Amino acid sequence: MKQIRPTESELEILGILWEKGPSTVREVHDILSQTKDAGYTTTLKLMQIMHEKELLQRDTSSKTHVYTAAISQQTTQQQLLNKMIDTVFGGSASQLVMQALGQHKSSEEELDKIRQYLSEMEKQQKKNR
Amino acid sequence: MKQIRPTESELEILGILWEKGPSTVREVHDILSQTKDAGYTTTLKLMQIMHEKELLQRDTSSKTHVYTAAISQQTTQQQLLNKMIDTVFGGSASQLVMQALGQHKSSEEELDKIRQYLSEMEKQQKKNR
DNA sequence: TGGCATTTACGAAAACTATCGTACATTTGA
DNA sequence: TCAAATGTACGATAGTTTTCGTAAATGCCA
Repeated sequence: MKQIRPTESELEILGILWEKGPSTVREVHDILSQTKDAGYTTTLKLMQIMHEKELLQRDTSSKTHVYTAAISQQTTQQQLLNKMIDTVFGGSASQLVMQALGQHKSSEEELDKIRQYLSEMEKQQKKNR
Repeated sequence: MKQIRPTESELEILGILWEKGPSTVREVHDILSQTKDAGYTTTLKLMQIMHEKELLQRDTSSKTHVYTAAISQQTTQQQLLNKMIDTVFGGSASQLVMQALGQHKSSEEELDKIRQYLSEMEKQQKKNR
């Protein structure tokens, strides 16, 4: 599989596009500048480069270009997770899971989802015996 | 809290030191070069810079210096996780957890640990009502 | 002891990332 | 219509990261 290596800034932009869907530079920049301090042309340039790298697609049919994430959130998540598990968690996924549950205090609802998910996995496993 | 931002290469080195404990440049480099293609002096330089940044400590009492990670694995894990949850998982820790459990196929033993962990959290929660 | 192997120190280049100024094009509305 | 506002293109620069060559120091052992 092709390994993608978005930078920190690129991930911020991807995150916005994943959440908001297709957006203009202006829209992305407005959100970005709430937490970050950079000029408009900086965001523009970043997104243009991301387009060259094929991290973003764009529609240039109207004057104001519209950008879309060209790599899926799921795939990106998985690749970053795998790398993180390997380098920072010594290869143990469960170690990562427990660390994640520990601090970032999840809501009761979230914990329920995880329990459901676990018992679902359990069922599958029995079936495959 | 002081935010640390190890680079990708730095994380690889930290990972080795966390696992192996105090090590020489040679030891780190030998492991690193199994998966990566870089010269010995590159690894040396990296570790020297990491020492300047206070990511590593070193013992220079013998000719061959011995390096140790100066930041804890736990703290680093937590900071990287939090950032990742925010930017890549839209703020949802459970989303990350499920994605992690999904692919990186955990052993039955690992899943058990997680279940135990969850029911432990449950108990705590009831207590606090 | 003297020379080889290993290691550190250091500088510099290469590669990549982030930032912005400026020029030019397009749209809009007074 | 035409000036202001908005957008894109593009080059330049500064900063950071990664890479490595070379020189000097140190240790080992034949």
